[in-house]
Order: sequence, then C-alpha cells, then structure tokens
Amino acid sequence: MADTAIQIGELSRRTGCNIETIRYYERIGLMPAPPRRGRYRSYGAADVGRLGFVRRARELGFTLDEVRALLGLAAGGGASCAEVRVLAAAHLGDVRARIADLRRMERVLADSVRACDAGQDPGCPLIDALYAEPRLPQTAR
Amino acid sequence: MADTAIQIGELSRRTGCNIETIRYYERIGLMPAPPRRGRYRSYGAADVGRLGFVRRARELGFTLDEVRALLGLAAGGGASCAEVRVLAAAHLGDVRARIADLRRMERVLADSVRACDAGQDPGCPLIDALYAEPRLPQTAR
DNA sequence: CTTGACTCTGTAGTCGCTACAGATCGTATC
DNA sequence: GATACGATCTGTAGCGACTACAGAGTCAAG
Repeated sequence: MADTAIQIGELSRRTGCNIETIRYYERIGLMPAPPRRGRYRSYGAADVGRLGFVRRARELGFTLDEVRALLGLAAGGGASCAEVRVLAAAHLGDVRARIADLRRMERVLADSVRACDAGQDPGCPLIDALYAEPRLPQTAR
Repeated sequence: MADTAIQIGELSRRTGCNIETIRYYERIGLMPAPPRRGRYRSYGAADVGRLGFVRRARELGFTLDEVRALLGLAAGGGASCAEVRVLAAAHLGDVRARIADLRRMERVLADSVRACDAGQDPGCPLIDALYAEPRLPQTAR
C-alpha cells in the first residue's frame, strides 16, 4: 500500500493546494525538494500528509513562519505539546484581536448604512463620518 | 485663519499618517501633488481634511480603490449618497464574511488549547487536528 | 560655520501567493 | 514517423498597502 509515487498535479488535487503554491513552498523551504523522475517532481504519502498539515494550519490563519515552527514541533514529538500550546494561544490572541477590530468596523459601517436608510441627515452619513475629526474633540478649528 | 502652509512632517503629525505613506499616496494618485516651497511639499487645510478622510476610511477597512471611489463620491455631493450606501453595504458584507472566517478559526484554536489544557490526549490535540484529513470522511484506511 | 532636524528621490523589501512566458516531457493518435 | 495534447519545468514579475533604507539636499539656530 502507498507505494504511490505521484506527480505535482496529483498532489495538488489531493491537498487542494495549487501547483504554483507547492513549488513556492519548496522554494522557501517549507516543503522538502522531492526526488525527480526524469525532471518531474515525484511525491509520496509523507508529502501529502505534510502539505495537508500546512494547508490546514494556513486555514487556521497561522503565518508561514508559524507553520514552519509547528512542523518542527510536530516532528519533535513528546514534550513539544506545551510549546504548541504557546504558539496556538498566541495566535488565538491575534485572531481575537482581529475579530475585535473587524467588529468595530462592522458597527460603524452598519450604523452608517442604517442612518443612510433612515434618510434624515442632510448629507451622507458615511461621508460625514469620514470627514469628522475625532482627533480634536474641542479647540474649535 | 488657516492660511497655514504646513510641511509633510506636520501633516503626518496631524493625521497620524506616516510620512512615507503620504508620499506613497501621492505617487499612486490618492493625494494630489501639492505645490512646493523650495523643494519641500507645502500642504494646506484641504490636504489635512482629505488625508484624514483617507485614513478613517482605511481604518474602516476600505481598500485604496474603494477609498478612491469614496473620495470621488464625496466630491460629487448630492445624489451620491445612494452610491456610497452601495459601497458601504458591499464592504460591510466583506467585513462580516471575514469575521465569520475568523470565528471559525477562533473556535478550532480555542478547542485545541482547551483540549491541550485538559491533557487527556495521548498526543498533542492541535498537531493531531492538523494531521487529520477532513477531506475523506469515511473510506477507512 | 557647523550641527541637527527635516525633507528630498529612488529603490527594494515585506507576506503569501498568483500569473505568466517559453521550454521540455511523455503518451496517444493519425 | 509526425504531430498534437496535456502535464510539467524554470524563471521572473505582479498584487496590495505599505515600510525601510541610502544618500543627497535644505534650513534655521547657536
């Protein structure tokens, strides 16, 4: 089982990772340079696993550097779980901060659209909001 | 009042937009090329207003192309409010989609960290999750 | 007259891909 | 044998939105 040497196209199909991206990962050292059959890259089951790992980590929003670190820890095995936890918790913090940012944006945008629908303002609520100056609360002009 | 010709550093200070970015905006045509006093750029109150507008729109997550469009509509005045609404509503949709993505990430990450803290698993929960293959739900192996 | 703060232009780097161009390879068909 | 096709190869350049230099010039105060 799994004496399956596959080409890059098949690896792409199995992982959902596009071909150019696979070669890019190889260039930056995230995927190892595979052996060649002729001049075509020849991949095995381990590559499918590793690339799937990369792809799923990316879907969770880890940067490529973080993915690199995770791969290192995954290879290490054993005591690395604590270190993985640190990485994941830090990244979770990032994600939550980004959510908070986006929610602030959402609120302002939704308010503006609502004000626009209400149609009470003389001008355009969003344009007005963008021209406002929250930087100098008083001090007249 | 406001016969104030200011230099780029002062514009930067007043808008919170960094100097290199101001020059960048000029290069890409988002800000007009100001007159020069000697060879230094000389800005006025209108520039402070426009750049503030750009910055606030960026804080709401609009792309530079969208900001360009908003600036055009803001200048147009009058009937443009409906068009602004369209832009804002579309962007609001984007923001909400990004929030949804991030929440999915948050959930998975938080689950993994929690599983990690529980410490019941034999391996590392996050590493295991990244190695899992949600692409083939059954089909054994 | 020198120091220091400011500004200038131009170019290159960041991140994570994506999109070519143009060559080469392997197989199937006429 | 010729040829067409699909897949792959290398190498380079582009995206968005900045950011970070290097190296030159400008200006006012001490």
